[in-house]
Amino acid sequence: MREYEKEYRESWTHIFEADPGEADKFYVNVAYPYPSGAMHVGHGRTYIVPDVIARYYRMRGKHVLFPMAFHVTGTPVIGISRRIANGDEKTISLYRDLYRVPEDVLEKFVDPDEIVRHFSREYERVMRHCGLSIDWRRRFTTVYPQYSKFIEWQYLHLMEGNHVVRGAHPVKYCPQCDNPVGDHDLLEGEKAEIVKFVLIMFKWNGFMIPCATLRPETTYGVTNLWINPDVIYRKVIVDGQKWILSPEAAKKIGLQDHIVEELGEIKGSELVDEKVSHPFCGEVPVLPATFVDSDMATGIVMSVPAHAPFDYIALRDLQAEGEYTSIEPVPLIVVDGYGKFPAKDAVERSGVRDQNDPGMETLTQEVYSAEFSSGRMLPQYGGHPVKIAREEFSQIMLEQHGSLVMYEFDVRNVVCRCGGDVFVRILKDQWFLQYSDPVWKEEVHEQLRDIEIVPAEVRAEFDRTVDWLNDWACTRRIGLGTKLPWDKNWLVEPLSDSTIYMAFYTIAHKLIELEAEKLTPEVFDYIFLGIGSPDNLPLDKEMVEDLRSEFLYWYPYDFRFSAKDLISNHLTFQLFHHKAIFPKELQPKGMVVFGMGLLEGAKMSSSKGNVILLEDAVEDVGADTVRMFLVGSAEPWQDFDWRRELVSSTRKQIDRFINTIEESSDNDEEYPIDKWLISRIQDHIANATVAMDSFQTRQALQEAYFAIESDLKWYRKRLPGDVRSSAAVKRISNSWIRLLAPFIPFSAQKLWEEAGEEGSVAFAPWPECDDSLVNPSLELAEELLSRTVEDIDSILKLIQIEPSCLKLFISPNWKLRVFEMISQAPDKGKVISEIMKDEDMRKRGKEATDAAKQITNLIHRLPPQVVERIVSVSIDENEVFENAREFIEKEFGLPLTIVYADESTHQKARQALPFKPAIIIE
RNA sequence: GCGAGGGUAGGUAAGCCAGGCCAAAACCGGCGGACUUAAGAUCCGUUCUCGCAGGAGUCCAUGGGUUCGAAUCCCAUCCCUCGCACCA
Repeated sequence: MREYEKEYRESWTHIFEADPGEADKFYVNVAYPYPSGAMHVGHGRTYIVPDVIARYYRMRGKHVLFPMAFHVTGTPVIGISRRIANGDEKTISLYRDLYRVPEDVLEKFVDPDEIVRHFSREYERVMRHCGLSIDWRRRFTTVYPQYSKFIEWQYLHLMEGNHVVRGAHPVKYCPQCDNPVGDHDLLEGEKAEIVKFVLIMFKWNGFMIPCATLRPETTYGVTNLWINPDVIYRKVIVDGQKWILSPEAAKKIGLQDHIVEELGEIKGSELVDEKVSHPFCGEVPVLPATFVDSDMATGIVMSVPAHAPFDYIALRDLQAEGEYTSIEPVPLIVVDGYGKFPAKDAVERSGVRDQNDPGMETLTQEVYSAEFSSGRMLPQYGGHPVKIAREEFSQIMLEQHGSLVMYEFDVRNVVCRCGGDVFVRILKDQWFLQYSDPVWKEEVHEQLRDIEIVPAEVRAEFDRTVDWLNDWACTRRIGLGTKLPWDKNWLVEPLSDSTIYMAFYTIAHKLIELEAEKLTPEVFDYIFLGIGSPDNLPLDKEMVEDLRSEFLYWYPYDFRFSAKDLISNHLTFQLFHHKAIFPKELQPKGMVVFGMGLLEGAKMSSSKGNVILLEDAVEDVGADTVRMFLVGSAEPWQDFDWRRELVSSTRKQIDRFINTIEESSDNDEEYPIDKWLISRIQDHIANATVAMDSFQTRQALQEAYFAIESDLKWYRKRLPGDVRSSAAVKRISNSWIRLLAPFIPFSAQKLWEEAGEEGSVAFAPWPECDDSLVNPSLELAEELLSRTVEDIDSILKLIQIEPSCLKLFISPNWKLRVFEMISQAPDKGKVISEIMKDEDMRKRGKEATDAAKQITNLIHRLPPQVVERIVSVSIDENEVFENAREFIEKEFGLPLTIVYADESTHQKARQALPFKPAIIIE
């Protein structure tokens, strides 16, 4: 941390507060943080990149709005506070040791509000340390009553537009907590997915025996059922119908919107050898099998030995003992690479021995996916591909054969943090945002076409996400949040309440001063949509008009920034919501998507402790260093890697910049090479500007810092003796400081003041390229000189004689004409014969054709801009070297002779080409 | 598995869309040197191989192909990152 950083951040408390004005606006915003822990450097980049952009546009003369708020709705902090209250060591250590929360504050964390209050304060403090140019007056959290009013207004409109519908929804649910649980609440089975089974109903003795399957299309091939003889099954009444289920299944079905009454018990073994029936397969026996898990689905399984390896092997084992030998697999599906009975082939090929072999799972997967992707039903079963038949059969079973749906996890052992088992439960009356609506989707697709997306490659991902999104359950029973206005039993789900808050920011500082009760839907209708009249609202007319005009000044936003992991939810959601609420002219204009962060090559993760806290980094190397590293080591959309070594070298680079500027301050010597330096700077300004316009912060820094530094290196080489600085350096300093101001605002401000400039460099104009200072012939001359110096260098390195003199042979004029002809020829293949049509050339004979070949080669090696310049700008090579005579002689410690090649008879002289003099060292 | 993106010299990374500017920018690291009592900082040189003349050879995940010419275009394979939902 540098002293002046502390000083400036105090004086920046209010200067970035933004109000509407005459100038054009530029509105950037970023996905607000959920403040449940300390920020690490990965978070830092998320906010620093938009800050650099905000600062850039401010210098471009825009009124820039860069607001910040805190997302606190949802359940995570509730879970955290509960865990802290319960004395959970892992959580306490995370907060005490990694986030370094003081003991007395930590004690208060049993109240979830305290957690967000503490960390949102910390966030603001650290963000200020980083020099973020945020208008903090607009800060709010998502539980402010005024914000809730805004959410209510939004949802009333969504309801009105038929974007919210009601339905049933399967969720992960913990009976012990009596609540739905998210993945982060799980102790085990974090990746568990809810799978939808179809229950095939077999009749037995007045009971239904439901078998759960993912493959209803195989029902024709059922040869028997499997039951675990050791399990005591339940006789139950489900929705008035008698069923047999495993005890676990009875409980599960009860959670899935069915009424289950106990009737009695029946041991699995009692059902063995009983006959059951289904219209698709007729009467089949129930057989015993140990692989049947009573905790999987219904605990009774239908057997399709032709297509299921488990079934095949279990049947084979029984038949090996001479039992049930009359049962034969019934094939239904043909699939490439397998014979009549795919399950049989797979088992025999793999060599698994019995049904308890661990290889059975993968074998099952193999057969299932082969049949699903390329299998086809036999003609007597419809002949459709399995992909299609599965849907058809499922439909028929559910509609005509009494089948029901049962949800189950794809893995065993899903356990809640409380220690209780988690089940699938159907939540009724759940509200959904109908993202599945094809009309809405199409509108979003259309809108997406007008949005600038950076980088362009992620556009495809957005379009995919729009297509892929299904209805989103947008209400919750628990957590912090806003009550659904028409159904107060529900809270708006946390991602669903954060979709158009960028509009709220535009007037947040004014709204949070008002009484929430006065923010009726009519008030918001007028402010945001211009609907209705400003008269007769709960607020003064002038106030409402003022809010409306400020909103319209800022909106729509210009760019929203976020990490790429939010594409598949938040960033796409907000497009849907903007489309549903706002008119065409207020739709988002652009989005910038970030890459992720690594730490010394490994993934950054708070829970693994593999993080550098942002505050520590700032304290350690200074805010400017952190900023410059985070935006300069990779482009925003690339992953960045925080490496200590690189970070500390960044600090040195800033030091070097400061030194250069400071040592130029009292210098007013002038030199011939000055014009070159000043000319070059124009180019870097132009390039840096282009890079910034396309959010390439890394490229911009390459131009604004490293390219200038490398020019300075050459410039200094061209200054006499030990001179390091000059009036020209002082002159470019002013631009250079401003070029770097968005990146390293603290150091830039310090240098700005030292240079005697008034006010804040943050509001100084961004440098502009002055074309009148660009001097192409001088740049070309220096290019020629430096290339020649390089050539001389490499020759000196190779030769072993002690050099005593240096001769340069200047290419004759006719070769330059050849150069011009070749460089402008549309067809390089024919150019030589074209050249030889020239009288003057023809008389030179072989010398001319040789030169043409060499020149063609040379042109290929030179950068096109240089070739273009050589042709368009004429420089006198003799004069260039004559002017640099002193420099060259000093550089190599050799006397220099300059000769026109055509005046020499030296063998080498003939090698002289335009822009490549022949060199002799003797 | 599915969807999206990516693999370039010791590391980060530019170049790829619009094929010859490419042995391939820039930064970091390594090595050598200058300065210094020393270290750091700074500066100079060097960092694929070969070469006593500015050059040549091999190279851009792997294997094929297109082309006079491929890091760049096409196909296949392998590997990595992100997302796959009710969670911020």
